Amino acid sequence: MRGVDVAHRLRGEGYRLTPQRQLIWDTLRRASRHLTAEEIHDEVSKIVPDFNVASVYRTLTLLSELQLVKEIRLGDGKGHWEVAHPDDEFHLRCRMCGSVTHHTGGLVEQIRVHLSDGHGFTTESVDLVVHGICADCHDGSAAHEADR
Amino acid sequence: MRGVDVAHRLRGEGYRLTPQRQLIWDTLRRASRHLTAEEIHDEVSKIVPDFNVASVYRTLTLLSELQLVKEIRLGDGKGHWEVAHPDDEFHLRCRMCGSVTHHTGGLVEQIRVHLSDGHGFTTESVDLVVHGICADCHDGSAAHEADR
DNA sequence: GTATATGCAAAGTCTTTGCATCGTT
DNA sequence: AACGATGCAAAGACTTTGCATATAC
Repeated sequence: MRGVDVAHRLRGEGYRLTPQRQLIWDTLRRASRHLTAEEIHDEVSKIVPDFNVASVYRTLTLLSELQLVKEIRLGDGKGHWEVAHPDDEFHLRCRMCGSVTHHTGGLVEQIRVHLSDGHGFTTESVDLVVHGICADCHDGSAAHEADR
Repeated sequence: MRGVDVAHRLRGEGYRLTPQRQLIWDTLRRASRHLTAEEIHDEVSKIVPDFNVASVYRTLTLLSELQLVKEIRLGDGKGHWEVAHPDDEFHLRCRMCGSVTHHTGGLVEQIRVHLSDGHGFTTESVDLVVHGICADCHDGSAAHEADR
């Protein structure tokens, strides 16, 4: 992570580094959230006026083939994108505030080992999104929707 | 699983049991795979000639609100549906043969506990799909890739 | 200079919705 | 008989694709 050199990765595979691609990458790197194609488009459009959504999709597809970015589905019907991170991270989504945070902690590795040892299943990737209520929304708000 | 009485569940909530709804339910109960809306439509159409996909979607939405069925996203852009099962099950998807199997084993419960204890996150639902190679495709020789 | 990327517009998928009619309760 | 459910068609939301032009190398 840290200093991934997109330019080098792209050119190394015979692709070109265009301003649009660089800007999409920069936008994802800077983002604190998981952006949709449209959000990326809006952001880059501030700099490239005629920027087109189709280019966002084409670039995201390319970058994901190079394993530089990753798409996650959060259950709202749209794709959300982030800079690729180690595979043993997953997402916690709070249904109150809508926040999506990363979580690491060996759980994914545990799954991997468990499946391999006991069931001969070789894990390639783990799509794990946990929906629930985050700590903040828990104590911060007695008056929210469900107390259960 | 067990004898869930759709008729009763529906009527109990003020909904009607129509032949279409019953057939959709039966189709899901009998299915060995996770069906798409279109597959359900095709199946029920054998019996109800003018059956419409819109009704499939409307019924699936209703049944999922009643927690009788559940949608899973397997990464192919379509929704796949199954009869609802205990929440601590998840799916293993083989990228060779395309099979999707259920897996139970306390892992989801572990996640739940881990997040609750250490991070104050209350889990409501866990979306977990593990992609990889199943045992069969592993030892059954490497020539499966072409099918699907 | 040449092949790749882009913008634009149109098409594709999957899913949802409006409305008149049908059918369960 | 009443009101929810269905069929049909059209619209929606998100994503992909064809093609002429622009541009990175």
